Amino acid sequence: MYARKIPPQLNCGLDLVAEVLYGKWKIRLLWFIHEGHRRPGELQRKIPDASRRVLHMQLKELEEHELLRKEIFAEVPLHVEYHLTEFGQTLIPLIAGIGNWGDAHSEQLRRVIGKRIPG
Amino acid sequence: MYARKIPPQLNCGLDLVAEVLYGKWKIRLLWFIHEGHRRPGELQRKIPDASRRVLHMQLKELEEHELLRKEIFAEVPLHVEYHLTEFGQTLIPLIAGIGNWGDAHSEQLRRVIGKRIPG
DNA sequence: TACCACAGGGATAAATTTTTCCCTATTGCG
DNA sequence: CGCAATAGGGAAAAATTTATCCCTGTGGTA
Repeated sequence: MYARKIPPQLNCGLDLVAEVLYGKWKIRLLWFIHEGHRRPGELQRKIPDASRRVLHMQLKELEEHELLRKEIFAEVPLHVEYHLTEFGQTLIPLIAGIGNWGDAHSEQLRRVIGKRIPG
Repeated sequence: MYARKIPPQLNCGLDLVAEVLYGKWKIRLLWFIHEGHRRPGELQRKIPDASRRVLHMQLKELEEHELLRKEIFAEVPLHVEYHLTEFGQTLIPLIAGIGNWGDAHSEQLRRVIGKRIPG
């Protein structure tokens, strides 16, 4: 990975959450896994804008942070499944809340985002 | 600012939220402003780890995204206040939820974060 | 005048994250 | 064998974000 030069500050709950969720695709990964898309290849197809590499890295971090559990099926063909841990599950209502907020305000959000990204 | 080379994807609610909240200090800024710390200098003192510059930039983006409203007091001495807009207020319960989750699981979070940041 | 606090921008460097490209390894199939 | 799909890592480049440094400008105060 990349060895941080500036240590993160972990003062409050928000800092701690940021430390485990602040990655471009992490919340989407958790959400799609919660929806039942458990295999890496499947997740790559769900999130085609992300590079394959970074999805692997973020899945690994989520696993190290014990939000996901990795299960390796040494069958033929080999495959891998990620599942939410009990800890990870507790995050789902929050992610659902965020997604719902975004959906509920999508018109307004698209408008204000559009102010900065013309075209 | 920085002109993006890769346009953001705005497919679902989560993408839209990311577009307005994905900045290292944005959630903290919204939270501290909600707590009544409305002036830029005050926010800088609350978040000493952030550079003065980036706080200004993120405040400006939050304002452009209509989550904050900026009020300039042309008094002596000059001062500025940021307030949550009505739209911004609707985000507060979500932020509170995230912070509470972090606080509630802070022991576990510190442990799993510590796995990656020894010392 | 010199210095303080306030708010904030430009230019550039540094840090960090994400992408791109290419490699490993297993097993099945033609 | 050659090639498919599976999962995943190393190295380096590119993109993006954040930090650092120095500047503007106002008005109060010593």
